[in-house]
Amino acid sequence: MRKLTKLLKVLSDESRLRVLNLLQERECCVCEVMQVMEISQSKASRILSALYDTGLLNLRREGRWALYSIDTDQTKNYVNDILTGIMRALESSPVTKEDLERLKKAERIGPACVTRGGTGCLASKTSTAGGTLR
Amino acid sequence: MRKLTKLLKVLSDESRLRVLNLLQERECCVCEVMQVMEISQSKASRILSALYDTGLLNLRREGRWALYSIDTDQTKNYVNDILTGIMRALESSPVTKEDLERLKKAERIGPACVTRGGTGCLASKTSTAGGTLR
DNA sequence: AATTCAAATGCATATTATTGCATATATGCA
DNA sequence: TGCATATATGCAATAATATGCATTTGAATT
Repeated sequence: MRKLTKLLKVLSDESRLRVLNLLQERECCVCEVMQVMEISQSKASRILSALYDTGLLNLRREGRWALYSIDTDQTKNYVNDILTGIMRALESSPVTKEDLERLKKAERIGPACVTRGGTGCLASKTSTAGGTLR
Repeated sequence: MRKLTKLLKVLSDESRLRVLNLLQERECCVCEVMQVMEISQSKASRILSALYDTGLLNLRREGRWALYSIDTDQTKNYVNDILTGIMRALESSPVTKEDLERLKKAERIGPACVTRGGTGCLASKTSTAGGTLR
């Protein structure tokens, strides 16, 4: 019961569902999520951690990069039921479609740079981490 | 998207899921929910209101009683998917089984009396509403 | 109209969640 | 070993949520 309510709580947030939708498309690292959703590094990291903690995601390390993906072979049937419903609901959502478009342009360029419309580097001069978005 | 996250948030709470499970069995009034779950009148009322607000429940008035039931003909398919997963998860939960047992003994006796083990009346002397449980 | 009673709600408080900022951790490379 | 870099996290401020108590609402009965 506790696991179920925890799962539902994690899933009851727009940002986290948007990330889940991204991962439905393909494996992502933290900085790609930052770019697509235009959020801070710490926020992106926490969203992925939260999803990971419920057992929804796999984590694969590749050098410095942490690559998260959806754990498709869920042993729990009920989790698949819930995810199916969520994904069905997201199909009719414009935001998630736009996210997938932005995902095509996202690159593994680290957290310091966030491409907006594909152009600029918005890194602060004094700090490399802890962005200033949202 | 907003409707979806709101739905998931409402469902991400143990008490509310337990009530949903009760309603899966049969239509209930506020005071029956109080009895089964041993919670205050205001809490029971608010749980039912929250579920009702997301469109999960029907409300039927019968005299003074407010009878809530699950709205089975959900137009949204995704809601059914999610509910299916939740109910499947609840099957393995001892609490919900116990709730159903207590539901058999629950009566429409108003909010002032809460039968615990089928015996006592715990109404405060000065107040008829706003119980003192939990 | 006044009373009774089931349910709903305003308010205050307590608990929990979110998030930016700064820093820590950990990995690869020179 | 030391530096650069991608991610994680402690802390603090803010926001959201939950809940008890007291009161209100609204329907039924007298």
